[in-house]
Amino acid sequence: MAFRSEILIKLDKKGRVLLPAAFRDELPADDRGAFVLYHSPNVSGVVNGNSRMGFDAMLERLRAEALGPKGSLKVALDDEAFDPAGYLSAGARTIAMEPDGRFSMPAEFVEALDAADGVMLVGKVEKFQLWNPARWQARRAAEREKMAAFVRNLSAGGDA
Amino acid sequence: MAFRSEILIKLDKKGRVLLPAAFRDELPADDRGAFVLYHSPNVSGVVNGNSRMGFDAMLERLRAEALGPKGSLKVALDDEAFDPAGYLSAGARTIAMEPDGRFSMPAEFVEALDAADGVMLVGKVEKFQLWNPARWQARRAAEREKMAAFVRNLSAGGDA
DNA sequence: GGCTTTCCCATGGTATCCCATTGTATCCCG
DNA sequence: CGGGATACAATGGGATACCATGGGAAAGCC
Repeated sequence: MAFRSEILIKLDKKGRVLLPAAFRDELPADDRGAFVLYHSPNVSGVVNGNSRMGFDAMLERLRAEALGPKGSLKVALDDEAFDPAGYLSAGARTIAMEPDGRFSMPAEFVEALDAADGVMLVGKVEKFQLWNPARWQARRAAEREKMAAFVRNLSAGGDA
Repeated sequence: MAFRSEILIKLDKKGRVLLPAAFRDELPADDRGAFVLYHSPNVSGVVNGNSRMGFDAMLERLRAEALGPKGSLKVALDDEAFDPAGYLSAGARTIAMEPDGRFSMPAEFVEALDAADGVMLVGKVEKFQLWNPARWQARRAAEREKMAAFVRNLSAGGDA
C-alpha cells in the first residue's frame, strides 16, 4: 500500500470527485467502498486522505505516543486535556464512494481547498493529499528546490 | 466504530435534536434505537455521548483500573468510598431516538450547554461531544494551536 | 384542561443510483 | 505487426432516495 503520482481530477457541478483508479487500488481489498478525508493539522488549504484502516492506525500511534500505555482511560474521561487524535477526528469525515469510484466532496473540504472545477490528488506514500491545482504547482516548485538541496547535502555527508 | 466530523444541528422549539446519520451509523447494529448522554466529568458546559455499549465498556474499565480486581464487591457494599463509575452513571441518561434519528434533549443538558437554537456535535473517535456552537469555535481555535505545537515537537524529537 | 411528549406527514436540498458517452489502453487474431 | 475488437477509466446528466427540518395531530400526564 503506497500512494503515488499526481492526478488532476474534475470537480463537477454536482460536487462530485473521482478517486482515481491508481488510488482506489491502494485501499485495503476488504474496504474498497469508503475512505477518510481530514484537514491537514498544520497546513491550511490542504486536505489529507487515507483508508479507514490507515487513518485509524495513525490515530492509535498518535495516542500511544502522546499519552503512554495508560492513556486510554484518561483520554476517555478527561475532556480538558488536549487529545491530538480527537482533534484530527473532529476534522475528519468518512467518505463512501459509488461503485464507479466517485464521491461527493463535502462542502467544508471544497471551501478549504478553494477548489473551483478541479482537484489535484497527490500520492504521499502512506496517505494522499488534495490540493488546489494552482497552489500545488507553487508548492511543487518550492519542493523541487528543497529536494535538490537535500540531495546535495547527502553527497556531502554520504557514506564516506 | 469511530466517531468523526463536526456537525451543527438545530435545536427546534420543541426541544428536539437530530443525531446525524454519520453518528447513527457508528452505533452498534443491534442497538441503533438508543444511546447515552452524560455530563463531562471535568469540563462544564460539555455533554458527552456514546452508544450504550461504549458507555458501559468505559464504566467497566474504570472500575477495573481504578479499583482493582476486588473493586466490584467493594463498590457493591461500600457506600462511603468514592466510586467514579457511579458518579458518571448518575449524570448519564439513556436517550431513545425516534425512527428518523431525532430525540428530545433533556432539559438538564440543554441548560448545561446553554444551547439556544443549535448544538455542535463533535466526533472524538470512541465517543462524541455536544457543545454550544460558539464555545466550540473558541475551543477549536485553541486546539488548533496545540495541534500545531504538537506536530512541531514531533519533528524536533523524531524517533532518534 | 392545559401542557408536554410522541407519532406522523410534508418539504427542500443534497447525495446516490443508474445509464450514457468518449477516449485510451489492452487484447486477440491472423 | 497491423487492425480492429474489447475493456476500463473518467466524465455528464436524469431520476430517485435519503437527510435534515418543520409542523400538525394524537396520546399521555399532572
